[in-house]
Amino acid sequence: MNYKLEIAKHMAPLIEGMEEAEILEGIEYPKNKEMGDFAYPCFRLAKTFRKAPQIIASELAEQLKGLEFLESVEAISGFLNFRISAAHFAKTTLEAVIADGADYGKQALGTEKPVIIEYSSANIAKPFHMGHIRSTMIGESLKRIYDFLGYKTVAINHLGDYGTQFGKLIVAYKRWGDDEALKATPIRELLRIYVKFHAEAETEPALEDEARQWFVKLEGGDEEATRLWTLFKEMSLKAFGKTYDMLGVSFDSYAGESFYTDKMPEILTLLREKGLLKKSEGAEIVDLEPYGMPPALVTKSDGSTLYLTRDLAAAKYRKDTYDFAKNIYVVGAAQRLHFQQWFKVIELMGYPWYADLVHVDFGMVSLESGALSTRKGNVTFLDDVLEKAVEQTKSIIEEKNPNLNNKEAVAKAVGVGAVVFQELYTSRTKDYTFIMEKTLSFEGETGPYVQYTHARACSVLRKTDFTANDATGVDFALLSDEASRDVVRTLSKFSEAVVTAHENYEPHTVARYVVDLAQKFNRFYHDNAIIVEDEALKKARLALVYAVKTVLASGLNLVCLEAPEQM
RNA sequence: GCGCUCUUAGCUCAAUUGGAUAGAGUGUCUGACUACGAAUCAGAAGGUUGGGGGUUCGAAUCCCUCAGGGCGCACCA
Repeated sequence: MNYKLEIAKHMAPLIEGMEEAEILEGIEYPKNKEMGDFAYPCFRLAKTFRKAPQIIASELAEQLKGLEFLESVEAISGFLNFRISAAHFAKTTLEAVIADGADYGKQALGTEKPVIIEYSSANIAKPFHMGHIRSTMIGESLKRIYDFLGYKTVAINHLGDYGTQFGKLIVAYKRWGDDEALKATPIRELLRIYVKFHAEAETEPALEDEARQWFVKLEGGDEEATRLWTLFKEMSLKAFGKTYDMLGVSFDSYAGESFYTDKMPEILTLLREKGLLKKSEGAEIVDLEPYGMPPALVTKSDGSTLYLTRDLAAAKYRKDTYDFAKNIYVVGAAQRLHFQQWFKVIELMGYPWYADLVHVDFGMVSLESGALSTRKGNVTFLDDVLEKAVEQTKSIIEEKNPNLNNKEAVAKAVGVGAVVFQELYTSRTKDYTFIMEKTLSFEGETGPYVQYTHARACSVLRKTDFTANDATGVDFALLSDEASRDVVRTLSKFSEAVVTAHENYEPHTVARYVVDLAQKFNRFYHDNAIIVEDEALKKARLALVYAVKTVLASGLNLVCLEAPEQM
């Protein structure tokens, strides 16, 4: 039962000139649980009632008394505090979770049109480092969250498989490439020559020109250039695939920058027809000065296109192909201006769907040794971090649970989970510093903590052979102790946490939620013996454990973590 | 220089989007395994929410200002 809605329903007739929806909006969770389960601040009513909030609260409390689902309703310093009857709360919440199982909390908010989520957008020939995992995981989690809420999603990996950098790679490969190394460790070898290119170009600037020429050749369909580019791309995709599998990430489309090369002339024609293009210093721009932004550069003076041009073409193509309701770009905050610029260009082109383009930005990741830089070699590779985390998990398993079956799979789920969870646990807009020791610590607010809680709940259920079918004739009044109430209250908030996450494009709302639920449950677990003589009590508590296990698994899945039953 | 953004406990972060006594984890100290899993739990200590001003019933949250960090500002992506 949605208690907020129930409360709003009963309050609406008592407040003149206020719709149920508006009241609903105002209902919140008290900061302190001693204040009750729900609260309504009456300060905003003072004007219409022309009375002091404290008096309004007391009068409303008097009128709302006696609702069957309420244990009490009190007026405290201008707040209206509702306390739900423990048995009622437990019954409606647990029954819903147990009946719905993995579907608990799902909603049908989605529209007919799909939501496109572009994320990860790996650069060919460059290995993933810790700076790349954020887009990947935020995007994957958003995809799962949107799916959960009934949206149709299209996950796109907008590969960075085009541009001058490939000219650089070709030059570097022709000069310093080692075919043996390329076969053995393709990405590392490509990185080596890429780094070498930049080092050499410091003293030999002519290399840059050579690279640009090779890119022009590539755009012109030159055979050798195309052959090398294809080779680099294939090797890279193979390596990325392994990492994505590790992370549990998948895409519906890998249409990257190169995919849009032949779609560029169309967008340029459109821009010209609308009279938006201007020549400036040999390049073609869209003047954005009236909007307080630097000009958007659409073609270079040598006639070739840019990142921004490809983004315009891609957006147009996607609108024509998918007719999206929303197109979400999970890309770092460093590119904020870039997105503002080309969103504005789309608007100027007269497309109303400019309003459906969303840049979901996130803060920079740096290392203790400074900014991450592939070129400068100051990097921590994602694969190395994942490997270390899995190793660490293995040794913990050897120590604590050496008889565990399928250790390998569990170590992967937990180790990778620790890394992924850390990415999604803080709000995305803040910069952060990656610290290896912190990532490898599995205590406290971590993925493994939640997974452990889940595994422990599974363990109790296994020992008692409790399944959803056993949850009949439960006496929910037996769950009125404070710890049980806390668990029930938290369970009831699950759907809201997911909805908030999708509204704000913030997976961390869900990550925080699962930790919160795990904490409440661990408290309950500690305070109450579950497998007890008293059959009724045992059944009630097992129903609670079952519900927690179910929601933890769902929540973990939404933040891209597996939920092993043993670990 | 201009624009965007961030600053909360020693450290890493929350705070229901303007609500009640600002909460967690970690670290430090103390306690709980012959127990349904101690990757756990309980307790203590830790705060002028970067400084100052304003808006109002109420500000970590909105506005102004100053300081400090990060990012961006035409042929890279």
